[in-house]
Amino acid sequence: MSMATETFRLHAATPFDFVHTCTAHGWAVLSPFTWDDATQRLVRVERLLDGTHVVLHMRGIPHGVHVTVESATPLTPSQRAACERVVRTCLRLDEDLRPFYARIAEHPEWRSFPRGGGRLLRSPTLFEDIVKTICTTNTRWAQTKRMVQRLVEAFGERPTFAPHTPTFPTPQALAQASDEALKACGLGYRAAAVREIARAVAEGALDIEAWRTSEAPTAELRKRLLSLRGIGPYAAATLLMLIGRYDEVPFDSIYRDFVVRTFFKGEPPPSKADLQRVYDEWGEWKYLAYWFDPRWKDA
DNA sequence: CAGGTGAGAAAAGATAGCGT
DNA sequence: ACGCTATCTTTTCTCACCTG
Repeated sequence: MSMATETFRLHAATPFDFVHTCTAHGWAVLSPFTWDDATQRLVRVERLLDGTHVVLHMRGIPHGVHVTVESATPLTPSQRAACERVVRTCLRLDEDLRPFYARIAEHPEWRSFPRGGGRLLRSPTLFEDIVKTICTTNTRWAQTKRMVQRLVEAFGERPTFAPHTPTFPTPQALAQASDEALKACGLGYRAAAVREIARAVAEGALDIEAWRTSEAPTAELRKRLLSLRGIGPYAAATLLMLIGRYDEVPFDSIYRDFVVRTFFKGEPPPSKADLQRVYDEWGEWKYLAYWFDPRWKDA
């Protein structure tokens, strides 16, 4: 079998920390991403819109990322541009967090926060992020990893030159999947939610990818997310973060425990509203202020 | 005693249903 | 329309209980 390789570098216009971006949350170990901690490299198999399969190997360089692309045949200019777009999207190279950095500069306890940190890795498409987020609900992380792994194994496409590493399934593939096949991936009741969304996207009835660049207010996007079956308040907040809106906080058991420990230690049980309020002063940066709160280390 | 089997419990949010 | 509560759902883990 033949294989072509080429490399390119991409740079962020504002401060950027590759390793921090990859390890800021669990996404880097959800298939088809893999993260090698020893070499600090991120790998991903990707299906480009024209159906081409590529393997992207990413490593950090000053202010950016070095990418090695493997493909069956040499890339055309448009395929190469597509690879660049995927990397820019996943690593949020175009996101400007300088206003957030200005905010944390006012707080001495944030002093050790790395310059260029604060980005959270995401998938090339919002569709993939939605499916993965649904797989995080009502379960624990180990099971989430298994669900996603099995979905990719069962419904992904395998590059001829790398048959052991499938791509993330397309909406079309998941829309056609049978209930039994989806449940065999360990999705349980989530199977119906995933297929419903996959079907709507595949049919063109639901243009979720536009939500990432939408100018709509966060409340409106939240409403749209909540209208999807399988997505409740927690999942909506997580997806807003993945879209790039940080003005909501993911109220789950982890959040509750952390906030009670950190802000209400030894006090009578606070109400949900009290707990939800504690990051209000951070405005549109609430999610990042919570997620990267320096007090996690003390807990 | 090694190796199944099976009932609960635990964990984690989504969601329907009620009151204000 | 908003804020709680109670209920629903699935998978895995735990531990007692059989069985050959």
